[in-house]
Amino acid sequence: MVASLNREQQAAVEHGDGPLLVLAGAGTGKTRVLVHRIARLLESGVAPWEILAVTFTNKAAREMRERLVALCGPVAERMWIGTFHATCARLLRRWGEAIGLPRDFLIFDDDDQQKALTALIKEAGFEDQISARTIAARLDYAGNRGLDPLTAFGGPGGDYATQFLEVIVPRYRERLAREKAVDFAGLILKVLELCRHPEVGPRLAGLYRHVLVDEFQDTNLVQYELVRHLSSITRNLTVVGDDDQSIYAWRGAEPRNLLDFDRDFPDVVEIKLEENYRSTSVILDAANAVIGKNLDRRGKALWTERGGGDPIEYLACGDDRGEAETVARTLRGLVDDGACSPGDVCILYRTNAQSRPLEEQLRRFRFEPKVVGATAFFDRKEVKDAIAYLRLLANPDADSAFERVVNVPPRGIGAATVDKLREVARARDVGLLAAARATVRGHGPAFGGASLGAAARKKLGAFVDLMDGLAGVRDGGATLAELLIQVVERSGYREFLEHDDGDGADRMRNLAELVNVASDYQAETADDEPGEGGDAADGADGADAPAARGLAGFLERVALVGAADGADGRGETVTLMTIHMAKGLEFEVVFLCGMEDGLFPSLRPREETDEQAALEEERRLAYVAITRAKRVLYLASARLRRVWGELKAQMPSRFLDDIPPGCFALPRRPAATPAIPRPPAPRRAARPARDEFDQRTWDDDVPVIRHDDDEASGFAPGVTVRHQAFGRGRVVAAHGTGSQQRVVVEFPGIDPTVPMTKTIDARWLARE
DNA sequence: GGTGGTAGACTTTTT
DNA sequence: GTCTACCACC
Repeated sequence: MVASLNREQQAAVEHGDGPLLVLAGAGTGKTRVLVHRIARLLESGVAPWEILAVTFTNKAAREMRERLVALCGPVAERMWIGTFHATCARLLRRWGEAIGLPRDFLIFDDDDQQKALTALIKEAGFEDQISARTIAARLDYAGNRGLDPLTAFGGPGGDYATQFLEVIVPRYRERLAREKAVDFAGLILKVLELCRHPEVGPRLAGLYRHVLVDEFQDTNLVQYELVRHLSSITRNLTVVGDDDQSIYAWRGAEPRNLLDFDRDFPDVVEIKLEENYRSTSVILDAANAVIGKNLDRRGKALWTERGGGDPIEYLACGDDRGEAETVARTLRGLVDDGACSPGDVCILYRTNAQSRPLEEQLRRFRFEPKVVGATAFFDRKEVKDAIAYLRLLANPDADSAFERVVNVPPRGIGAATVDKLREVARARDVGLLAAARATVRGHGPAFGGASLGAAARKKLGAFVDLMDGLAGVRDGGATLAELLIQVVERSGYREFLEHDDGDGADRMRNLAELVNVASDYQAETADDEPGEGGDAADGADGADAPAARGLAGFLERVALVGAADGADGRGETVTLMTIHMAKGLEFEVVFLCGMEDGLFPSLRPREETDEQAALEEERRLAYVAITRAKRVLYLASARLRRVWGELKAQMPSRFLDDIPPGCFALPRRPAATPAIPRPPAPRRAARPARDEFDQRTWDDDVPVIRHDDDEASGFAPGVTVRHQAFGRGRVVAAHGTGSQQRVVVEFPGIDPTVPMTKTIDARWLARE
C-alpha cells in the first residue's frame, strides 16, 4: 500500500484532462492506478459527485470504494462507484420519468423474465414451438448489442424464432410496463433513450466531469455508447483494461472498444502497464506461454523483477471425486504445515457444476467451503417467495409476484381461480391484486363474466386481507427486517415450513438469513444517506415514506447485487468460485480444477460462433485463472468425470501442453491417487478408432492432442429421425460424441414453410 | 384444488 | 445425478 508507483503508473495517475487509455496486463496494479487517479482528482478539487467510476462487478465496486476510503478518507464515500447496471438504475430513478418510467420501478431478473415469457408463450399457444429460454437468449443477445430482436436474426421476416418473437416481444414489453418493471437489458437501453431525450440528454452529458471505467475490454457496444455520452462534454474519460482478459464475448463484450479506442478519441493518451507485481515468475511464464498462443491480441508481455517461485504442481486424479479429495487433502497438508492459511486460498473451476464434489471433500477435510455463486442464495425458492411478497408490497400491480405468492404457502387458491381473476383484471384493466380486491369486496362477479364460488372468494379475501395487513406494517414505520418477519409469519410460511419434515428447517434458516440481509442493508444505507444526499444524480426525494423507500432500494439491491458476501469469520473458510467470478481478484494459492479438454477449454459447439474465436476466449480464461495466483498454483484434472450421472473419459487440457515443462514440479502423482481404474474398455471402444484424439495417454510426459468432431454415430446430416414430442425430422448437423452428442434437427413447424430447428441431445432421438 | 409420480432438461461463463 | 414442470389421480 505504501509502495510507490512506477513511472507508467504515475503517468496514468497524473494525467490531466482528456481521454486516457491504460492497457494493463494482469497483476500490474490496474485498480491501484484507478484508485490513485481518483484520489488525485479529489485532491485537485474535483467534487466527489462529479466523478463516475464504473466497474464490472459489484464486488469490484465495493473493493474500490474501500481502497479509496483508506487512501483519502470519507470524502470517497460521497462518490458513486457502481456497475453499469447499478449506475443505470440510479440514473433511471432520478431521470426516468422523462421517458415515462415511474420512479419506483422494479427490476426483473432473469428468472422473472423467464417466468413472464413462459406465461406469455402459453397464452399465445406457442408452448410446443418455442421455449422461453430461446426467446430470453435472443432478447439478451439483441439487448447487449443494441439490436432490435425482431430484425437481429435473419433478413426480412427473420428466421424460425422471429415469427414468435413478433408476437411475444410486444406483449412482454406491455407486461413490463404494467408491472413497472425493467429487465437487465432494459436498464441500459432506457438510459440510452434518456441520452437522446432533448432535455435530459444534455444534462446527463454534463453530469460528471470525469468518467472512469474499469475492465473496459468487457464493455459491450451499448455500454460504450453510454460511456461516450456521459463523457461527451468534458471528454475526461479514463478506461482501463486488458484485451487478454476479455472473457465475456459471449454476452456481447467488444474488446474492440478498448483496442480501437483511438478511433473515437484520436487524442487519447495511451499508457501500457506490463510490470507484474503479483505473481512469481514461474506463474507468469506459464500464463504468458498460454496466452502467447492466441493470434488475435495486441502483443503485451508481462514481466517481473522477481525470479523463481515454487513450481506448478499438476494433480492427475482418477475421477471428479478423487480430484476433489486430492485437492482437499493437499490443501489440508499445506495448512497443517503452515504453508498458507485457508483464507489465502481459492479453488477455481470452469463450470458451477464442479463445485459440489469439491465442497463435500473440503468438508471432509475439516474446511468450511464458501462458494461464491452469483445468485445461489437468492435463487432459493423460499427466498424468491419472500421477495415476491415484498415486490407485491412495493407495487400492487406486480402481477408476476402476485401469481407467485397467491397460493404460497398453499391456501386453496388454484389455477382456476387465478384464471378468472385474470379475466377480471383484463376487463377492468387493473392488476391481479386489484381484481381480487374488487371481486371479494362484492363489487360483484359481473366483471368480464367471471364468477367465483363462495369458497374461492373467501380464500381470496383472506389473501387480500393478508396483503392489506402487510401494507399496514410497511407504512407503520416498521423496518425492512420487521416487515419481512411479518411476511413470513402472517403468510403462514413459517408454519408451513415447520410442518415440513424434509428440509423445512434449512429453508427456514435461509429466510432468517434473508432477514439479516435486509437488516444489514438498512444499517448500511442509513450510513450512506447523508453522503448520497449530496450526490448529483440523487434529487431531493426524501418525501417518500422511509419504509417504502427502503423497500424499493432493497429490491434493487437484491436484483442487481445479490448478497454482499457475508463476513466469513469462521476459522477454516476456503473460497470456491468460477474463473469468471475470479477476474480482478488475487490469492496466494490457487487450485485450478478440471483441466480437461472439453471442460476447459469448453469446446462446446455453438451455432454461429467461430470455433477459433471461442478457443481463444477459453485461452484468455486460462490466462485469467493462472494469473490469479500470487505464489502457488496447482492444476488438477480427472480421468473420469461424472456428467449427467454418466462417467465420461476425459483427456488432459491442451492448455497443460502450452505451459513450458520447466514450470512444473517433477512429474509426480498425488500422494494418494484414488483407486480408480483406467477408463473402462467399453468406453474406449465406443470412441472411433480413427480418432487421433486418443493418442494421448495418461502416462505420456509430453502428450500430443488432436481433436476432431465426428459425425460418425449415425446422425449424419440428411438422416431422418424421430423425437417423442416433435415427431419426425431431418438432421442438419451433429456435434460431439457419446452422451455429449447434440444433434441439430429440423422439424416441420406450425407454418410448414418455416421449419423449426432444434438442438437435441442424441439420446432422445431414434433413427428412422 | 392438492398430491405424488415421472419425463425431460440440465452443465458454460453473469449483470 | 438432481431439479422442474406437468399429468393423472385423489
